[in-house]
Amino acid sequence: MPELPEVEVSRLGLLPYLPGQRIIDAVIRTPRLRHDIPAGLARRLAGLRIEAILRRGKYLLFDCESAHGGGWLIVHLGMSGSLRLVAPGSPAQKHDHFDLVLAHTVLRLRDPRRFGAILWHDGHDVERHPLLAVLGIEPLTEGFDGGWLYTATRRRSGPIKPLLMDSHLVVGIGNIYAAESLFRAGISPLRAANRISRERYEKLAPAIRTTLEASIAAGGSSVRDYVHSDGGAGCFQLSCAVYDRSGEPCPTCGTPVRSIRQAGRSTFYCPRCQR
DNA sequence: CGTTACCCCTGGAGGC
DNA sequence: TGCCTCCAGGGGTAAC
Repeated sequence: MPELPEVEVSRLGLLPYLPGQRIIDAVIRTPRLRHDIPAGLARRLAGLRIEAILRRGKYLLFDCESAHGGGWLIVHLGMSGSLRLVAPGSPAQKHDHFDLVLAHTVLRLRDPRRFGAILWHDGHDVERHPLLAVLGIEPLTEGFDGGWLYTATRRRSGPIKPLLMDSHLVVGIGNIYAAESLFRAGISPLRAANRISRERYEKLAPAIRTTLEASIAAGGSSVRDYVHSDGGAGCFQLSCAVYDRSGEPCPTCGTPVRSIRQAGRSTFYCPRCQR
């Protein structure tokens, strides 16, 4: 489920409720997710207060502070994770792995496939956490543009689509938005990254930005007292042009959308519009 | 160093 | 109804 827009929508949904709240406790029902939940995390969290919620790539970062020093609770939703705010004492259901118990509410992580993660980083400089330190550029920041992409791909001879999904280069672009962005830019997912002109990267960067921002805008309106954008309705409120539309007509030219596999993931594209 | 394969895990869909 | 296979929005790690 979550790519950058869904994580950002989760963050925006939590912002009105969590900052300022005191952490009472944490409940760990499943110690082993993508990474082991740090031992002693509940004791470390108790008494801290959530000051802010940030996002880096697909990681949610909860700034937890006290007079005696604090740290960061780091949450990744993996493929199937979601966060909800539930009433204190609300019974946990299947796949509810982690609770952050606050004074007036409980932040609950549900993740059937357990590819998500709950991490902790002591101190203020969360960017130095090993999993965050290696992340690439944020696609919604000013520095991300066609020139940046062009420069960053000069030694990359592999196809552009798996590269767009590489968080060490640029964060937040998952399988859906990689396909949709390339469609919007008219670039074939198979094209070698270092054989795409600067001019075409000048189209791709805004295509990525627009695709992500439109999705955030569409998801942000539907969330209120709980945070979850599951919905199941394919690509959320926005319909996808090519993703998961194998054989259907391209919305631009009518050519059947083609489906292939790249680096173990399915790719959808229009063989006529995308070169 | 760049690129790919594999693996972690559960659940839903579709074939038989 | 059951059983099988395949597929799924991520990403760390090992191997080439």
